[in-house]
Amino acid sequence: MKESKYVTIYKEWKEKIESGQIAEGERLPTESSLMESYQVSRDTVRKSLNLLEQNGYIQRGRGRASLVMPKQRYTFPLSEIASFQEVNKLSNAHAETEVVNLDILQDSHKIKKIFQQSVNGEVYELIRVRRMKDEAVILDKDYFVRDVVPRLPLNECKVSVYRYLEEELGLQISYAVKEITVQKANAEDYELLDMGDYNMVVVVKSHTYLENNTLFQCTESRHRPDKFRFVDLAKRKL
Amino acid sequence: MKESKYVTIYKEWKEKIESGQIAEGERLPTESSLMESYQVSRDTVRKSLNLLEQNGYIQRGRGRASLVMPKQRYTFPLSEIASFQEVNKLSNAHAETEVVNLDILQDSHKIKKIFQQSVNGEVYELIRVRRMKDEAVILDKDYFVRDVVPRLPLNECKVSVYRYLEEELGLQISYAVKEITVQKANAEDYELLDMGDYNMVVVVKSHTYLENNTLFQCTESRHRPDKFRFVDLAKRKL
DNA sequence: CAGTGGTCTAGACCACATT
DNA sequence: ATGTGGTCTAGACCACTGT
Repeated sequence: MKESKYVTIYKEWKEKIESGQIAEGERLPTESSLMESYQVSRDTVRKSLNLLEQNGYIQRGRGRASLVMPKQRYTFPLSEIASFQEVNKLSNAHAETEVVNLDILQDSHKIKKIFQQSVNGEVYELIRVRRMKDEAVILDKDYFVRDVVPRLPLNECKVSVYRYLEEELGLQISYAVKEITVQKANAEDYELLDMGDYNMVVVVKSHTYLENNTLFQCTESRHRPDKFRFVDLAKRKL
Repeated sequence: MKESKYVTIYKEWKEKIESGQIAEGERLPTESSLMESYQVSRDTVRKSLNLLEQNGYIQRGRGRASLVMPKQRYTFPLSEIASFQEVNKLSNAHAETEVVNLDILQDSHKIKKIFQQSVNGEVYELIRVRRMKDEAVILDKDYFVRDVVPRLPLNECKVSVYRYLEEELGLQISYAVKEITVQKANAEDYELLDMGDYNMVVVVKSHTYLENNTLFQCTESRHRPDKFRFVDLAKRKL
């Protein structure tokens, strides 16, 4: 499946903006000049600009060329489906991952409780601890449906599970529903994390769905409060 | 300025989905039948469907009609620019608002510190406490640039400031940048909120911008941890 | 005023889902 | 095989921005 023209154009300008080739506050070329340079129709150009706008890179308006937004406004560590590796890259913080446990769960009652809905077959349980500067600050508990992920090599868990799922298994991840709450730390948190003085954790629960709308993963990510930060760009809803 | 056709169609179907006239898991009419019933071009129909998809109401895919998503996935209490009143309505919880203080700040140094950037002129400072079931659980500190909001009637603060800004002043709110962190509670939190056993608060800081890209408001919303919940729909980024 | 983006139309081809 | 949505094109009119 070839990449669409408008995605190509989008990526090109996204890159230019991210790399700072176009300073914030600068204007993009007009739609007509973009049509000219790429030899495409206006609709195609506008689709690219739509993507740039939706992802917070530019702001558009009648009668004026698109404006490049300040960088801060499009670096969302968590509002997209981002794995720890990606967040890590953005924050420049050296971090390490330790696999605590990799197991297979068969008790359908227990599985249903974790996923908060019934799931066919077995699931992998992957528990990992994330370390920053030698402090254990994040506890990740991932659960994968084995009907979709039949094998989960241990060495892939140490790097990026998402990379393995998308590139090796060819899974098309579509969207995830995430919920953030703050809870009292439990025994497991105290055992596996360096909690220091803190007695609470930030809990990010997420359910991840494929293109064909099937639930295939859920995650519970428990953060020490000082190591948690979420940035979001909220647009006025129609 | 008349409302566009595609926005009208979008709102109509959004309403149908929210009210449950179309059950989750059901399919929408096909694009061609929508063109037929509204007597519009395909592009117009597709713009409406784009909006529905972006806001998490439907899921689309090649070769099949759009699918209505489960309700849970589009009730985001905080991922849009939602005022307390709107969130309140969704959560069915009876809540009250008490205005603690309404003041005008003139010290440009102090203002700059609050906004984290320089701002022209004076700003309103509005401090409110939100009560649920007679417990003070949220502390809201709003700051409005007086160049944009010259007057801020006290009685409007008790209801919805956003309603006043949009309907009375005709301001076009465009987007907001929000940041969520968890911090130790300070003296003010203990004084104004019923903190109970808790010693931390969830801090939501947001900067709100108008259509013309000017910063006109910033807010610091401090929540007791048990009364904080954030739900988000994350799409795979291109 | 000219230029720009916002909306709308009509028609075309393709890839994929369903049957 | 048919129908569906995904992409692309070409042309049109209007509302707003900037000068």
